[in-house]
Amino acid sequence: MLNERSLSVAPDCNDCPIRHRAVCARCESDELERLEQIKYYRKFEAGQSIIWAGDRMDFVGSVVSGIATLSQAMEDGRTQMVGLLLPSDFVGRPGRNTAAYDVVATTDVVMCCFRRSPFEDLMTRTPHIAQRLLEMTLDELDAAREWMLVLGRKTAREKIASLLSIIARRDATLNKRGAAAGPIVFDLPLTREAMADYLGLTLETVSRQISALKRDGVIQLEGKRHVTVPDMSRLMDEAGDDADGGLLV
Amino acid sequence: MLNERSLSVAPDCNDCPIRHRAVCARCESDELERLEQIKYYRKFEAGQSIIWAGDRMDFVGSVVSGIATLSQAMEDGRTQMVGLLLPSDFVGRPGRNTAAYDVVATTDVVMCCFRRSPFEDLMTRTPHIAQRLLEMTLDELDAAREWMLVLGRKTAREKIASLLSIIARRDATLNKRGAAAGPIVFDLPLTREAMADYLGLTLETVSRQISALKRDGVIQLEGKRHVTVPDMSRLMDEAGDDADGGLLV
DNA sequence: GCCGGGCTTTGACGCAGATCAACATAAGGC
DNA sequence: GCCTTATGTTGATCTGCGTCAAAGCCCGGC
Repeated sequence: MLNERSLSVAPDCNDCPIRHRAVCARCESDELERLEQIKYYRKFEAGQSIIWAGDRMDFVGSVVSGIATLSQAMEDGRTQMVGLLLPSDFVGRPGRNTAAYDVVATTDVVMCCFRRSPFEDLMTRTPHIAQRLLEMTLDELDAAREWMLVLGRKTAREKIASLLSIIARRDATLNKRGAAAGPIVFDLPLTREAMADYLGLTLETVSRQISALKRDGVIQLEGKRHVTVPDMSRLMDEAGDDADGGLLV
Repeated sequence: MLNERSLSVAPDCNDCPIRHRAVCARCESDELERLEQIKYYRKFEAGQSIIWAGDRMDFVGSVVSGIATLSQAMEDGRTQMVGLLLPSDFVGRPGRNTAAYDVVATTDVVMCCFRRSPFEDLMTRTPHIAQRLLEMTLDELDAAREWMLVLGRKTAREKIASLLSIIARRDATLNKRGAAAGPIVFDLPLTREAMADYLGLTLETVSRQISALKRDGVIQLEGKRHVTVPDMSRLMDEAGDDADGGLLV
């Protein structure tokens, strides 16, 4: 049986994150085979809508590369982002056939998809898939609740610092860099408007607060998107989090 | 095999909501039996803390009666509620041994608990339990995301109307009343301060907005807590939701 | 080169909701 | 009865962020 530690020895597992990261890290090889038979890839361009809320949704899948956002809108246009999909994140809900949120590709995106009903069949037959999905969903729930604190109780400056912390952290884990001491460097994958939608702010406020953090030396900016964080603990301080405690995104 | 429709014919299933509402509506009877063997009840008084964030957490369970809240706090005291636990709601996370949030009994509460490790063992052996928990967790995730829109983008008045809608709706389903036309009546289970913590407001603003909704005839108040909603669709209008669309709490 | 359209920054001003403060009401305890 | 404490209401004032507006930057097309 495979487990997360032994993945590197399963050579043909590397082209599809679904298998080893998202869904079935612990599946028997014949289960992997069945997953393999129903999977397919889809590509989306930056800015393209992947799913509209309310649409019929006949697949589930996970992000292979690129970044997508998950958001909901009120009739008058107010928009709140409710999730940020990075590589290995899962989209779709077994047992529901319409999408609850808009999913938009922020950069070029490749997704690994499974038609929903065969996937559901497979899930009922292979307990590990349901357990892995449960684990992932609980992580997402924790992340959502962390965001509720950000949205409900933090100031604009703290919100921006929180977002930067999270992006820095996720970027570090994606690139396999540990919690290296010293400056942290990354590119913002979102426009000011997308950040505003994530944080419940306006794009003007986002811009002003980023300028303020730059002026105060908390971050350095090169161009509009390239960020250097000279002192990560300073940034987390600005975010209002206890130093080690955890943003779980 | 039992299913949700056949529960009423399983006479000894009625004293523990875990079995038929929360965890294992579709379990074989011997699985029910094993759940039965590891379950126990705990009672809490109104105002009492059930769990502190960071505590060791050696059980999972579900609310049998009463109302509890799930919240997180910053060091400076700012508090955000991230969940409202009504009867049949599940608490605890298989696979994690410390609590992530404070859980507080708002009214007197009875919980049905299972020690964590035997519950986890049972879960790996009985796929339906993991699948049922996945379903419940996905519902909670939807509710959390719905709440992110409320926190991030709604005005104080809309926030209050949203909360009242949700309480009215959950109260109706708990009491098996359908979507009866005509006035809806319920008691607020939360103090003004708890509502403020739920909505990311101050208690003064909560009080003022409730007074405003009363002045404008959207609700009627008897005492501080007893609410009558003469026209539910008017209330949902005030909440800024499309009439049928869904607050999923 | 010039032009046009995203994206971003910055300024001026106004308002929704926070803050500070006083008072009202109701429930226990004695 | 009175006093205390928890809870809720209302008013006056302050402020952080939204709104409106103008201009800068950068890239891609022609």
